[in-house]
Amino acid sequence: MPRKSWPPSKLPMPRTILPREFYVETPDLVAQKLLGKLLVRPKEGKEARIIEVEAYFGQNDPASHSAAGKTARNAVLFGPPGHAYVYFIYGMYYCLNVSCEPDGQPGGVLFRGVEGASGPGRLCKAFGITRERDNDVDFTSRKSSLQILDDGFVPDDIVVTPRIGISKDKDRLARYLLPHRK
DNA sequence: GGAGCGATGTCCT
DNA sequence: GGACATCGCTCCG
Repeated sequence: MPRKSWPPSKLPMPRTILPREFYVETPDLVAQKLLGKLLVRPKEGKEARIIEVEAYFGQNDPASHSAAGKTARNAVLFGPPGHAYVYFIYGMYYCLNVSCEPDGQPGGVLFRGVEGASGPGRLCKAFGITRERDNDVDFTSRKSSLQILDDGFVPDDIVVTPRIGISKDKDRLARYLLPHRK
């Protein structure tokens, strides 16, 4: 019988900003670790739990924006880990990622959903995220306008499926989500 | 409820 | 010029 993940006890757990080291790993590992963490806009009092993500690898991943090499648009993916990569898509939506892997190596995780906003475009709309405002923001800084916090939540289960909306490498299992709560 | 499709800007071949 | 890591609106059953 599965138990509720939180609270495991009555004791509150301090909220901490995820450090740079959290992101110095392959995108699939970072993606899974991000599930259950909190996406926060501190100044605007917006926050929501991350419930759906996708991993995009730097190499050997034709579906990734970094597959064709570094350009002005995707430069953040090649930079230091823990930074926001925001791109504009389909003429009307933004999508939010976080860079992974050591500085110089491409790779990232796409945020596909938080509680209350399902879908990468709607997530960005809910948080007011745009490329102009938020591209290259450092998620790990106390001063940043976007942060990712750990409040101690630990998921019971992680569901793995192929990624959504791509045309290449459709079968790769790189989408991770938390099962719907009862 | 599910398939189909138009909107619409930017990037890269 | 075509593709695109999307969404919401039609239409059809």
